[in-house]
Amino acid sequence: MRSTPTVAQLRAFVAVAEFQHFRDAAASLGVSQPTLSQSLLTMETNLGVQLIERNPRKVLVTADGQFLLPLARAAVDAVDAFRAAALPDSWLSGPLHLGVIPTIAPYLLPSLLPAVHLEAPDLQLHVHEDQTDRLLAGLADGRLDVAIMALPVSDARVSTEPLYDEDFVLAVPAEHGWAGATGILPSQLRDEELLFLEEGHCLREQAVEVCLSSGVANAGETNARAASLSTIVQLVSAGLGMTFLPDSAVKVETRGAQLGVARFADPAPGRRIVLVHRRTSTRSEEFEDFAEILRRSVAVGMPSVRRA
Amino acid sequence: MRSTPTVAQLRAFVAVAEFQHFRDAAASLGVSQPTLSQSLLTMETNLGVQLIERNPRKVLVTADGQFLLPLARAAVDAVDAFRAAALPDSWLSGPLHLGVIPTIAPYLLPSLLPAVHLEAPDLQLHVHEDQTDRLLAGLADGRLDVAIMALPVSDARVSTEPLYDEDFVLAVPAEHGWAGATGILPSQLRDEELLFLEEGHCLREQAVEVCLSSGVANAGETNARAASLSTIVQLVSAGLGMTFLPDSAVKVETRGAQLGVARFADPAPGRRIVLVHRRTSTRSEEFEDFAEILRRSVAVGMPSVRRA
DNA sequence: ACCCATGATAGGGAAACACTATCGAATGCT
DNA sequence: AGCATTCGATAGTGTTTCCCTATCATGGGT
Repeated sequence: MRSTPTVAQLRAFVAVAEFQHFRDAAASLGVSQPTLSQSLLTMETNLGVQLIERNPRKVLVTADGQFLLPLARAAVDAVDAFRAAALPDSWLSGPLHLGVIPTIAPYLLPSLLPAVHLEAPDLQLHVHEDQTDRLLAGLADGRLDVAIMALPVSDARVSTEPLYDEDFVLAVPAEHGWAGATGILPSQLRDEELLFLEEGHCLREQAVEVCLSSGVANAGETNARAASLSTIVQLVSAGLGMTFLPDSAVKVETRGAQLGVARFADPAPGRRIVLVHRRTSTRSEEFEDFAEILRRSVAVGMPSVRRA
Repeated sequence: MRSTPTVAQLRAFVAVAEFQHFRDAAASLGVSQPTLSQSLLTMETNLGVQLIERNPRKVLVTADGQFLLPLARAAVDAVDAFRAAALPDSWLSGPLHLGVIPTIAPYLLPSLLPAVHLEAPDLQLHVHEDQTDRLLAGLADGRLDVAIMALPVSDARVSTEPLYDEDFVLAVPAEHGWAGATGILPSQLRDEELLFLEEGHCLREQAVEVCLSSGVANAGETNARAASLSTIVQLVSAGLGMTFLPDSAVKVETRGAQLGVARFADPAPGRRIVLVHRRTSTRSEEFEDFAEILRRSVAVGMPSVRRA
């Protein structure tokens, strides 16, 4: 009892005060909401001071909390400064060539780039957008250091670090009966016109797989050959059919488009996104830190996905 | 791996750098030496930097360590500042009346007072030196807040918080054959002239008890009526007999005296020193903090005792 | 009146912690 | 030389803490 606060507890306080929201704050720290609640509560109990006032609809910092917040921030910053100074100078610095598959890049990068700039300012990030097999080739011959792609990755030369999981949803024409629907079963796709990305996109393979394993025949035999999700979404809103979208793309792609969204019944089909690097890389530990930065930026920037 | 350092690890680094000695540093933090070693080693491993150079006979701070030490100190201080500011203002502040029995006070206070001044600067300590029963009376009627004494304490109105354990040793004339001896058995006291403190000192009761339970008859029936250990030590060095000393008194009392010391065989007789306060006190938690300050100051100031 | 969002709570499995006991190396004493 | 001592590292173990998933309670919005 009355023990000194831990760094995690101080971070919890600072984050909650910043976000005024437990769930977001927890995501930004890479922990679950109950863990954050308990960290904060433990510290408040130990110190005998209430720092945060929890109204069921609103979170706000008490007067004591306002007074203590700069001190907590200073403590956290001091610890971080120590860590930053102690890590070798080459840690997360210099050029890093990052590959990203096309069905992730446009939606992930807007939250990813600022986070990397903030947490690893010495990292010069070079982003290469390409399909899975070409990214793996790039890793193999050294043009890339790391890559973000979807499982499955069948290449024994690389190892993977989980980042997040996301569901697939269906993008349908706005006037389609399924717009806004939930609980759709894959087998119901049998009678629908389906559009797919062109060959080579892993998302296409996965969507086709979902269809085939649900008894939907002829999947993927359409003539549409869209090269990007943006293009295919245009086709959908023109009423030519429906398509699979990863959840993380919904927000951007439905913006200003005549588009409806239908959700699958649990367990919804989906995909796991991972960070990949050469198994033999000497920087594996560094890449674990990088993955953690990604996970945290994803947790706040794309709240519809599940942190791995 | 590569996790951020904990406060305990930072404290470990600072303490080792300060003391240049693992054991002392561990004592100052109130942990065991292996615990300290591991804390430091874990942090060094996580950060990938060696902070401390361990030569088997000497401990010194590496160049990296020298550079990082101020940062670590700043981090620890920031956390402590937060804690100090967060605890209620009345915490460990204001007047505190502390009773201490006479066979402890002269040896404990020199290390105790600076430590309290350092760790609880707002505490105005009033020390009352007196015998056990009068201290208990003082606690009961409110003249005292806490007291330091030896077990057993047979008073249901108070509760006790362990501080440390210490052995008894025998102070003998310098020319006595037992000077410097170890492995003495209490039963060997049968043929020796024993001196005791006057009635009312708990140390007297305990010494007599040791003798009686070892079959040494007539113990305590001598005519000497010494009122303090300093006095009795004078009698011993004059060759009038031998006496029991608590281990913590040996260093001071043998200074400049014609005195030899003999140690008992394991398990040596001894006593447990505790902090006592009214069971009904509203400040019990505060006193636990106070006890912890005492334990730490004892661990560095009186290394011959065993922290409880 | 229903539903959704939010934070608190319960319970369990895993990881970290801190202790005791012991070791190996190096020094200093006789 | 030889022996005892001192110091930090290591082994092994039991406990605590941590953090997750699942669920609950409560209040506002529709």
